[in-house]
Amino acid sequence: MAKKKAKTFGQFLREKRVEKGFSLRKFAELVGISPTYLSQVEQDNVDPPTADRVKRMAELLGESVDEWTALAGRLTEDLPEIIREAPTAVPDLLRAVRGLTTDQLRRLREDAERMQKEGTDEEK
Amino acid sequence: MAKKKAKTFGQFLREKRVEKGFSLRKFAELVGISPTYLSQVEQDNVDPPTADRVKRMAELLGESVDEWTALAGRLTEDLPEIIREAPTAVPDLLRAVRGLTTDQLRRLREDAERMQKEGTDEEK
DNA sequence: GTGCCTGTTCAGTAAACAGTAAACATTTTG
DNA sequence: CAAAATGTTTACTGTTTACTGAACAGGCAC
Repeated sequence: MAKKKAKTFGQFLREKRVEKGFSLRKFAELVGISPTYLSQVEQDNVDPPTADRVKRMAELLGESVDEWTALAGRLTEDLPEIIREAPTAVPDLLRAVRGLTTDQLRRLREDAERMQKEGTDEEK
Repeated sequence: MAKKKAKTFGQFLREKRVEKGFSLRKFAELVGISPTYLSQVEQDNVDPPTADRVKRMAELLGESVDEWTALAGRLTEDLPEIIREAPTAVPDLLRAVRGLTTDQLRRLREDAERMQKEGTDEEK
């Protein structure tokens, strides 16, 4: 099994932007940042942008928002809310799933979806 | 069923600190912050402290670190890592569990723990 | 060869964050 | 009543974050 290359956010961004045929200035304009800044980001000379800009970038390039956000060292914005809505049970769950495979995580998600369908609880 | 009072971080902190008999100055010293700042925090005149200070406070007062951290509008520090380790599967799971009851979340956690025991995957 | 693209570099900045020091008024203790 | 301890207010401060503007070098088009 080939090891995944641990590319940086900047490297990934440049690769995909060029692939899609955007010039640096053009793409910067679409995202709503200065070309200067985009250049620095792609060279990893500065930290990746905020979560919302990363999201716009991923969307413009047809990439996974969650993956790019993680690569940027940030969190997609709905996740903190979800955690805070159940401030002990969700963290406990997260710690319990640490290290599980993608398949195992998918099975848990399916269980969760099933629970949703069964009603929030038994409704009498 | 009585509705839980939506106390602020500051109100909670003051309540528990006084309950344990710490003076403001004494407690500030234990936490490693200035009395000035602690006073402001307890009056909600400023944002709650960083996650690590919130953690110290909760520990000193025998309260739940996760709950207090959430109340402070922050995230316990290990959670972002856990999410980024599986940057699509874990966010997907989180969105799927949103709105589940504490009991349902507990059942999922137990499933997860069982999966851990069964080995990370079948190991041939 | 001068215009016009390309990306890059340097220097700087506005706003937010996470606090602190000093002085103060009030209550408690000896 | 004097001393000590309580919490509060005002006015800052240093640091980090997330960027921007101006100027510049190199390639390509005509």
